[in-house]
Amino acid sequence: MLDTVADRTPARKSSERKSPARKSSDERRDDIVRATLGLVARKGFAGVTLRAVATEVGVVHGLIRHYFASRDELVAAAFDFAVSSELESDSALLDGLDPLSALAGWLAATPENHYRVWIDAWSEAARTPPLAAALDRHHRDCERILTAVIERVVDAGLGASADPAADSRLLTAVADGVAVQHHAVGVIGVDEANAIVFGAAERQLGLEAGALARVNPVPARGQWAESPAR
Amino acid sequence: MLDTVADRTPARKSSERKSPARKSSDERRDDIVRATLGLVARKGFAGVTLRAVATEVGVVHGLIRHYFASRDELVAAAFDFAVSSELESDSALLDGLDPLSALAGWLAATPENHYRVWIDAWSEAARTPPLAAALDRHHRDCERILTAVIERVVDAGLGASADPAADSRLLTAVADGVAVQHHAVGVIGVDEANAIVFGAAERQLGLEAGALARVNPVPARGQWAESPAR
DNA sequence: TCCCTTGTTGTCCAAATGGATAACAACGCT
DNA sequence: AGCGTTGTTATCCATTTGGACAACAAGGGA
Repeated sequence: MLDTVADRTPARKSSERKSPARKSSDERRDDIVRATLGLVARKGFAGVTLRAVATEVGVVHGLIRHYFASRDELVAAAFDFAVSSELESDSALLDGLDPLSALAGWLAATPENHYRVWIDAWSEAARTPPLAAALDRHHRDCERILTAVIERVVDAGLGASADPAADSRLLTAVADGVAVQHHAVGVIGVDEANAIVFGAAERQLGLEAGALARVNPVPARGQWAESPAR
Repeated sequence: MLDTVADRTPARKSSERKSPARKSSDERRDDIVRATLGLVARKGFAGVTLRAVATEVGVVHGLIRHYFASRDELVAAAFDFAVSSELESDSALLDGLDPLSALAGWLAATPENHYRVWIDAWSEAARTPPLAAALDRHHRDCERILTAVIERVVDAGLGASADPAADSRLLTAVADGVAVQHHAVGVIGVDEANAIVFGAAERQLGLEAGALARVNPVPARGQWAESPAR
């Protein structure tokens, strides 16, 4: 049991080295984050294992530790990246639309993968402090964006809101709750999910019934995590 | 490595046997389910380990396997027990109240522990089929109960609903979403959580503003999992 | 060209987990 | 009182996981 230390010396033959594939720090870091995100989307946070991520990237699990101090940090970074990029693209998308289309676009059902990540994050955040911090931050971002959209609707004279921020929180709650019923429980379909959220928004902002359902369908938001290989 | 089998024979001195504490099958099974539930409430489904459950019950982890074929089965049984007993007691409680109090009571924020279990279940169900089945079942139960409460409100002439079942789904979504914002994200407090849900219900059912917030406070629902010892 | 930085690998480890099994001891039945 | 049933313990095992570390090699700067 004591002499096993002597065996530690790696027996390496320089001839059988893998293809170097040495990448720049930033590039590799990006690979890792994306691979992690893919794993989260497909298997949930529980599926994020240093080895699983490493396999997906095509490196050894030790390398992950070279970039992220711990698994928790990696998970938080991946969630952060996911939501940041999603919010950024959504926000840009919404700016180019008329107020009602923007509202409908924001409230419409998200692609399958996305909400599963959120649901897993809600659960995991209770045990992963850095994830909880990221979650809090992004939830506030979401609320801010929706508040701005509501204000645009009000400013355009299309609807009314006594307290846009409060209405934003209500509609966010509806959207989240509907997403749970659709994605996690499966008791309602995507059409009914949208109908519920749109109906709540129309009622809350004093829009005429069906106003949101009638707007031009917004371009579908992309999927991350195109299940690379495997 | 081969002769280790010989060592397997347990060296036991009958003098140092623990206190027998032999319980009936049903009683012990109940202990295990309750302990599991406590663990889920305090540490999430991820915290449910055969050894952790065994420690809590005060037995050896092998015994758990004597009662439940696998960890997944245990988890599903615990969730099933939790929600069943909760729905049963809530349902009985609500029957004794006037319609508005019943509605307020159902919609009011749940004790901390309870919703954490639901949130974890939403996440874990994607990977645990028996849990997904239980989740679906109980979500429909909840919808049924809330629908009945809404119908009582309508029948009493206190409010209006074109489609009680649809309104039930909406309010369930609001309650779930608000619970997420309160329990998982922490961006709103319990008072605001209740205000949002009550407001949505009042608006949806045509009640006067504040009608639900004014009703007598319903008796708080109990906590399961009184963190036994530890 | 030498050398230092750093991306990368291979390997080892301790801990935890789900599961399996033999021995054992209460308990109920006849 | 004897005996089979079964609740219960004590181990053992294979596997997985996060982490640690020494060795190595591809660059890049002087």
